[in-house]
Amino acid sequence: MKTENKKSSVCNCLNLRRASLAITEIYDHYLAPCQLSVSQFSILKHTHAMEPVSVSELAAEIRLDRTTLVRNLKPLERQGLIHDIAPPGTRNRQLCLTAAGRERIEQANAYWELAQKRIEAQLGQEDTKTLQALLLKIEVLAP
Amino acid sequence: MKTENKKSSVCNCLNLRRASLAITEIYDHYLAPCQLSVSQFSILKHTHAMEPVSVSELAAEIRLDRTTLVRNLKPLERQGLIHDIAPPGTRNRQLCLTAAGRERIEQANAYWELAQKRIEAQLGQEDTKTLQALLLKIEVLAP
DNA sequence: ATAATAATCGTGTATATACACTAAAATAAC
DNA sequence: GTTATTTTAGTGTATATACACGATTATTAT
Repeated sequence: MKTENKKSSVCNCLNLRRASLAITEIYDHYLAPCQLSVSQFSILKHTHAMEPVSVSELAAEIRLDRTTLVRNLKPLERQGLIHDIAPPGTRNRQLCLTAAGRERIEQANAYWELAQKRIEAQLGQEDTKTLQALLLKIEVLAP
Repeated sequence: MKTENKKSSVCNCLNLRRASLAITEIYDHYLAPCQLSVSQFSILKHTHAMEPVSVSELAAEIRLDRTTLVRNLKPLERQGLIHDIAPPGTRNRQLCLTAAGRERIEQANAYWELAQKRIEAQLGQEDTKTLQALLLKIEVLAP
């Protein structure tokens, strides 16, 4: 990922994928001290905002495939950051943060803000908004 | 991936990742008749343009992690679309398309163009360019 | 020519992603 | 209350992604 002379491809998809990998790399590095990827951080944040929440609801809100989320939850449960308080024998999971999970978010938030500022400093307020609007336009296209 | 009421997150990274997943889904569906993902199509196209090419060169051009590319090449080699013509005992691989690979690109190109047009029809010429420029700005930030 | 250095490549491991499929629970119809 | 339907969840499989590490080839210095 260390090539110079970067230039756009003609492929809109490839350009977006490259930018996504790049920004993910940036956020991941900022969050590394907390041992969280940006994807994991996102799951924690959304869980925090919606708890207790089912897998399906959470997936819909994050806009991840449900089965992807099922796998992504595993490391977070293993680390004791998220747990399920649904009584056994029921189908709806009720995912909640643990105390450790809440602590971790607190720490990670500070690093996340640094990453946010880094990006916005680079793009400027105006371009950041423009980008956001364009990305949403694309997202809406997906089935 | 079928949520309505989509709205932007405050997180620039998440927004980009969502858009990337969405556009990848779109291109993948367009390319499905050719049994290629957009990622695989991209590898084929770049190989075609650079052959014979080493793994490192190719990774740098596509801007994928080299070890990621090593794995991604496997299915394409298995399908007989790409092969390595480097003499045994040497270190530099010389990746080339096979005849089947060239054929496949030809087919896939038509579908890819449909996807391109779909996106550009939705965004318009102007916004497409704007988006491209902003994405490049982000890509350049990565280490 | 040999030793030191650099470039190139692959694997182990872990997470991320999604489609096809199955299974179980919850709800609705009757 | 039982049956039918819908909702919810998980697994098998395959690709995608990248870091840490090791190994081999190529190049450079001496």
